[in-house]
Amino acid sequence: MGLAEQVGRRLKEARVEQRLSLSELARRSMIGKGTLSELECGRRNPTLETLYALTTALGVPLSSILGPAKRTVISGSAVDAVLTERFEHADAVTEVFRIGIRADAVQESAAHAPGTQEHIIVLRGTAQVGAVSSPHLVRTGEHIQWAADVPHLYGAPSGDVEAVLIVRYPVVHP
Amino acid sequence: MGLAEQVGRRLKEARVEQRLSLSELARRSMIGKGTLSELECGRRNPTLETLYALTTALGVPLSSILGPAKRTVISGSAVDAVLTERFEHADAVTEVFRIGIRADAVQESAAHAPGTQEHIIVLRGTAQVGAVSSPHLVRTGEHIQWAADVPHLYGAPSGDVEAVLIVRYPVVHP
DNA sequence: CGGCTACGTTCCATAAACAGAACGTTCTGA
DNA sequence: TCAGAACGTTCTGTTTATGGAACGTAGCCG
Repeated sequence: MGLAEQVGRRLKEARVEQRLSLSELARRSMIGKGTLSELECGRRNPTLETLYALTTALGVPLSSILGPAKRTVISGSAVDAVLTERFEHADAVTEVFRIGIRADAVQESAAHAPGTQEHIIVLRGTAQVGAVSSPHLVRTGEHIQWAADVPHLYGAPSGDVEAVLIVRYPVVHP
Repeated sequence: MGLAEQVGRRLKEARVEQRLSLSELARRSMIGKGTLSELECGRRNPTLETLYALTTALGVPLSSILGPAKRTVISGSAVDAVLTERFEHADAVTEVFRIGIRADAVQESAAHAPGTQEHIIVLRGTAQVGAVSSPHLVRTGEHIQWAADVPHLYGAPSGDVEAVLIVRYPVVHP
């Protein structure tokens, strides 16, 4: 599907979601309704100005109709991770991941930099995580924290798991 | 500054950052170099197709030249919170916030829906959080979890605090 | 110096995006 | 059953974004 078609579809979705008629949105955004009609069908290649007028009238960010933002995805044998946020401080970096662990799978991770700590908050299912030598079970809504500068693992012994994983590691200063 | 000017400036920044000449980028993206020249000066109102060709040739996401994405910001007397992620499951909603707590300030929060749990992982400073009746100190890199269906507070008794706050509340089914 | 190349800007004809009018359809109330 | 309104699509003339050519400038080597 072409880019114009995707944008048109998302525009229409956003409009319908707000129970606005095509004519009403055209009025509010000061866009010709013929223009809007063809836009929603993906038959036009809109200008930035037009898109801005429409998204402003809809009260949604411009980026929301341009498709999902590109994200860093890390896939392993058992774990899929999406980096959702990254913070840098004077002496440490914190990365927040949204992760999924496949049912009945276990994935080992090598030791990270000295001082690295990981946190997990389980959103769904029961995870088995922590140092290889002493993993723990973490149930829905629970949290666990462990030192990740030794080999550790992520497992889902009883059904798919979704969780938030937070990795925090010290910065080495030159 | 107009939208076209902002986009033009960001386009040029991205191009210069990659040590590309205007002519070279025009070749790679199959865009007329006159077009690109005027775009970078903010003297044109580009079409979606043109923007896409340019950002693809630059290897940057389309959204990166359209300005920072709008974010939900919640500001209180002591706490600023930015919603960075939101997950909906069958029976619970999870919201991930990036929060800052101002030094020597304390903010109380009313009780949330029954069953609501909050987690904090402190990235910098020392926070004082938890139920009003029994707040705890949480140092850099530490985590705490508490039931947020009673009045609770967020404080920074010794310097500014930055943290990740995760709020998890049950969904009521109709 | 003089040819050569690459750069960024300006000019131009064309294609297309635009606003608004005209149109056909559906619904509603008198 | 008909008048009126609102809807989404199609049509039309105008505006403008586009690619490419022409242009002026700055380096670079013989």
